[in-house]
Amino acid sequence: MTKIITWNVNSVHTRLPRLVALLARHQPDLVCLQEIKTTAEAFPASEVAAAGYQAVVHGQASRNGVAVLARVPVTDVVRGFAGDPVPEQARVLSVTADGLRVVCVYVVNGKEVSAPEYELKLRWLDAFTAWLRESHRPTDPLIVAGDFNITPDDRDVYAPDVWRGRNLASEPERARIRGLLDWGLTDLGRLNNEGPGPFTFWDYRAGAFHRGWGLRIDLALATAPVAARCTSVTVDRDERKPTFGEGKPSDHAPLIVSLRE
DNA sequence: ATGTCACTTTACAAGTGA
Repeated sequence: MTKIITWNVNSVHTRLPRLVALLARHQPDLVCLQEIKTTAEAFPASEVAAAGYQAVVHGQASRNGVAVLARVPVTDVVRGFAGDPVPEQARVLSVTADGLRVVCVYVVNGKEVSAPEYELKLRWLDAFTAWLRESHRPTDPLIVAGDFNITPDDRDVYAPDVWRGRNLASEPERARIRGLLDWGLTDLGRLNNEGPGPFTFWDYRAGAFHRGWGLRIDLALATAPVAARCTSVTVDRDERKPTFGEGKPSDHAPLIVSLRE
């Protein structure tokens, strides 16, 4: 297992041509997808299989939904997590591949700090962290990858002064990320990269991409044995360009993690 | 910050969530 990609596709149906092209372009061993916005029954499994990948899906109609695509054998599939305050929302999917435990995650967005959704986001993060700590060990080979909907610190925001205290950049959210790191996870995107960025998300509105208004909210967090194997972490920024490939882009770009054998 | 996108409904526009 040498290459893992995480990508919030914002509808796997709409993004299918670009997803198939991504698989051909990067030849990843495993892909974590978020916001597939469909059920397991409706997932385009045959198209993905034609590209050489098995699809493991934790789906939900219309909203949320996560999936793992793998060209290597996958075992011990777990959908969701014990203690989830909103188990009807499909946000977490865990698999084991080539001795590595992979947790694909789509964190609650939170909307804005004054919203009830923000309180849910913090509660959800606490429950997720508690489950992770109870069910895993920091000495195990583990990677938690996905859309965290949190910028870990000011280096992850194009305009920290504008964003300070707001949803995606507020201190309580960032404290939850630090909680995961304190337990024993390393932010692979910050290995040998002091930033700013690289950003992984640009809002569709206001021409954010062309103005450089990006955020780093898609993360790969890993335990020490995995971090020691990490050789590179890159963002496929081209994938966010409206003129790149077939169809429209997602508002997120894929994050590509390479590991030594 | 807001020049969009994808989804749904009782659908040919408007609301929701991101």
